[in-house]
Amino acid sequence: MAKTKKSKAAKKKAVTTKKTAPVKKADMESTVKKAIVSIQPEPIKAIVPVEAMVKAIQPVANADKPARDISYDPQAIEKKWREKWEEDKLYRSVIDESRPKHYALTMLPYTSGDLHFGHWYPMAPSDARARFKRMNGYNVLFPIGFDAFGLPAENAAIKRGIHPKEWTYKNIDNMRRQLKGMGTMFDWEREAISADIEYYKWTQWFFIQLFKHGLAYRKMAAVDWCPKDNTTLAREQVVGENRVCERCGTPVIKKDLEQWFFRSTKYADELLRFDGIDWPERVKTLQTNWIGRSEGASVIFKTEAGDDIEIFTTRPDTLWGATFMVFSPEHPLVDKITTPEQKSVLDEYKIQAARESDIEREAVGGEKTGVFTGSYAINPVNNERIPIWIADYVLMSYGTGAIMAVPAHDERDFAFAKKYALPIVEVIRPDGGSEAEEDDPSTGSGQRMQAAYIGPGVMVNSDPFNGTKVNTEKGRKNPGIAAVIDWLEAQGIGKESVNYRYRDWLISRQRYWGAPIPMVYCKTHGWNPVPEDQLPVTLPDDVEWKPTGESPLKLHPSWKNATCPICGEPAVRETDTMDTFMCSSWYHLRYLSPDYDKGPFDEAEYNYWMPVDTYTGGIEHATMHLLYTRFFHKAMRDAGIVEGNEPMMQLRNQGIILGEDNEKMSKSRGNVVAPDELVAMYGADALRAYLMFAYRWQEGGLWNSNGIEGTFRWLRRVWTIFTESGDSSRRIAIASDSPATASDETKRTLRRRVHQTLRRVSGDFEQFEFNTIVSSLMELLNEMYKAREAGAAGTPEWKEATEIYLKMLAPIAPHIAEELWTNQLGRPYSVHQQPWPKVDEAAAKEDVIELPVQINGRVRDRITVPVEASEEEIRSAALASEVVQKYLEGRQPKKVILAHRRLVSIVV
RNA sequence: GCCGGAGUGGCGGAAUUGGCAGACGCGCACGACUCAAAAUCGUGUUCCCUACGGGAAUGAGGGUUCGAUUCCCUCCUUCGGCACCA
Repeated sequence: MAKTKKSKAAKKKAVTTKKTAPVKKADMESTVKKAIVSIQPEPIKAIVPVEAMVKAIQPVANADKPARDISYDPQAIEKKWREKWEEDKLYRSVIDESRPKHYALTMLPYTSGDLHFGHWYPMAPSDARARFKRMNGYNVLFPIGFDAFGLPAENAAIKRGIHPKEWTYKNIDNMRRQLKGMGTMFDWEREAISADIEYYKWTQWFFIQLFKHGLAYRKMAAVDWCPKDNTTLAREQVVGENRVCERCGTPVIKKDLEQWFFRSTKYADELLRFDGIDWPERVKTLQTNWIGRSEGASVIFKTEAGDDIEIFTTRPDTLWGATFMVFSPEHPLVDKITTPEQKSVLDEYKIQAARESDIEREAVGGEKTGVFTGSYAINPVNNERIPIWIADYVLMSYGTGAIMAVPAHDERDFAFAKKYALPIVEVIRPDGGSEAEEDDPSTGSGQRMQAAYIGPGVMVNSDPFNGTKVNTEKGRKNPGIAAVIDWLEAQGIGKESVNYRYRDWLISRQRYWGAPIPMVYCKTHGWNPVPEDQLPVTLPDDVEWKPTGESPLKLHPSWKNATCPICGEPAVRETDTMDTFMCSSWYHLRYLSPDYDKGPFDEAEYNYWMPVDTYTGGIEHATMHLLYTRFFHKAMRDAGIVEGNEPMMQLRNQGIILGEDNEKMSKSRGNVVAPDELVAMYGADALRAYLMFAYRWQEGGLWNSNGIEGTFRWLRRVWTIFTESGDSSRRIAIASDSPATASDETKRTLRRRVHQTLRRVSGDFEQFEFNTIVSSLMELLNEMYKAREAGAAGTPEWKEATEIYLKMLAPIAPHIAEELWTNQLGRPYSVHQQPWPKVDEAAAKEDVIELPVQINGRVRDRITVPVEASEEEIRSAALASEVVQKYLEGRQPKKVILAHRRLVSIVV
């Protein structure tokens, strides 16, 4: 596709260069394209002077008709109005008990340097919707800030040799300017930056609250380590089947380290419930799968020496079929139970398993390997003596690190048993299966089984449960499993149990650019939090922040020296910093009162604004930020700091805008389109409208720079109809005393279209259907051109149409709407403070309805009847139609169906 | 393998949730204006045929229905997530 376009453009270019045209559009286009698509490490600069490009695409006022002022110059009006709005504090949000509040939140940007479509695409429609809500009488809070700590800032700073702080704050200045250029209604007085001392002081304070409530703890564990970024990562930040670092794509390795964790798993069950919140099913599913709840039972097996071996199983109904046990190579009992003659084989296997990365393990193609320990366990349900093996398909990180193996009814155990010739005992027989069928490979038992059977059936070889029916339900919903669990509990050898894939949140980072963890270690008193009145623990500027593999703060000569808050003796600070996702777990609270210094937020502001009513942002955060912030809120609720069970009531995710090459936009791929260039050419209004119009917002898609011409033309046509309304110039748009030449029918139709559009647009804003909002407004404009042609200009209906039109346009294209409202219509400033118009249902109603008439499922004719026509009248009108009579050929119709007064269907 | 999105003209997409498939826009073609170009305005634009008429078509095939892009079944493609989870 790209190829074809290129060659077309090249052809065009060849043609135009032959002639000596003063303005060569093809030339200009290709130059611009080059400018915005090429690989540019620095913020992209225009190759062609911006003014020249803008002039080139502006319609030049025709010298013959000086009265016609049709030059829509977005650059001029956009800048003018933004300055005016800022000066007037038009978007300042303050508590107002007399109005309902609406907290609209869009995910805060990371301070990566440039605002790109990844920012515009969610923000522009979110801004439009926030404006819509405001016009609908809500006191809207729509704040913005910056996620300023973290690895990317530090890595970029290292690459450029400047301090992360300097790099970050420079980027913030640039991004703030760009954000303002979008024409958003952000309340800049509520801006919050996570790297500000006043901000991270409270991030640290929250850490201490978590610690005090037993939700922050330090433990030695095998953790994920990114060898490129030189830091540990949370489980959520290791992605993909190759288990790579979420930030840099490097495969992670396991390291045994003592780290700080948040006890997020305590909330696993509550995080699975989404009661009372309106979140997309997709996000709920992702989070549910991530938490990975499994119901089953824990059962205590014993070694022959009498040690307990706890295992977890989702299939306690198959306990009688456990013919061996498998331990993870790292299981603590392994050394103890290994017999002397097996020791050397086992040690070798363990070393090999430890050396192999997860990828290499998988590369074997699922082939299972293992080694016999030489020891045996006793199966508590039937006292069978069964061998204990170790194998790396059993993970220490899930369950107890030991499993009972039931080869007859588990595929992995089956493969393992076949490979090492271990016994296979059938304990679930398929419905209808019998002894006689035992030779049938699919239902037979013993070594004749060809595959594990995992379907429903009847328990066999399982005294005292023989004959018990088992289905495929999980947990207690399965009667067979429920019966076995009850029995296990009565026998005292097991109990109902639940396991999760979800892990506690590892928050230590061995990096400089983050909020220091406010903990101090004393030889006598261990780890204690820095007293709250001594916060913040300030991040020092004079640190060798370049990577060494050690935490940079550790290398500072004096920073880590502290005193123990208990005894006052010398102690050392924690030198790790916090995961930046901790900073972003509470930013929506800092927006409430960014300058407040008596706490993380002002309670009065909290009580008025929280919870967040509408949250918009990317789905890529489903199992990271969106899960962290829910955990954080619930933990702080239990600490008595916040209220309610959920922080964000409604969530909507936009899709991703990919580069023209179907790849995610990134500088390294060279497929980044810079919004600044398009703003310079078409204005922020056209770009906002284009981003709303071009895609289903939830889906996203491939970027296409050409399409913006369409929304730009639309806005220019809007401009034209408001500024050029015939002989009597601009007054005609609002005048009601001009001679109205339009027929009643024209005026009636105009009003109908206006109110129908208003109804549609209002509903679509609520539903986040942004593309049809713009298309409806385009359609209405086309109708207005027709109405003007028919002499509607100057009528009261025209006046109403123009006013409603600009109000509907205001959230989408705020600048042009303001200019036309205030300066062309001469209506009171500002259009953004106008109430949203009300639908006049009577006006929106149709006088007549046109119904298609189907004969045997095919549309053959259309009839027009008055809206108030009875069903009987519609039927006879349909049958009276000449076309219908022709098709009937004198026969009587079998059936005449009138569907919702929308269609007549005749069956012959 | 499991879970979840999505498949509609050359392209982005619409279709009041079972009722006229292709709104709106891009692109393209032709026309008007122009010495000419750009811009603008107008007309046309799913495909096929023997063309003022008729037929086919919403990833493929089947089903329910007077009627299916929409509901059900079986596949296919594609995107995302999880994955030796016991």
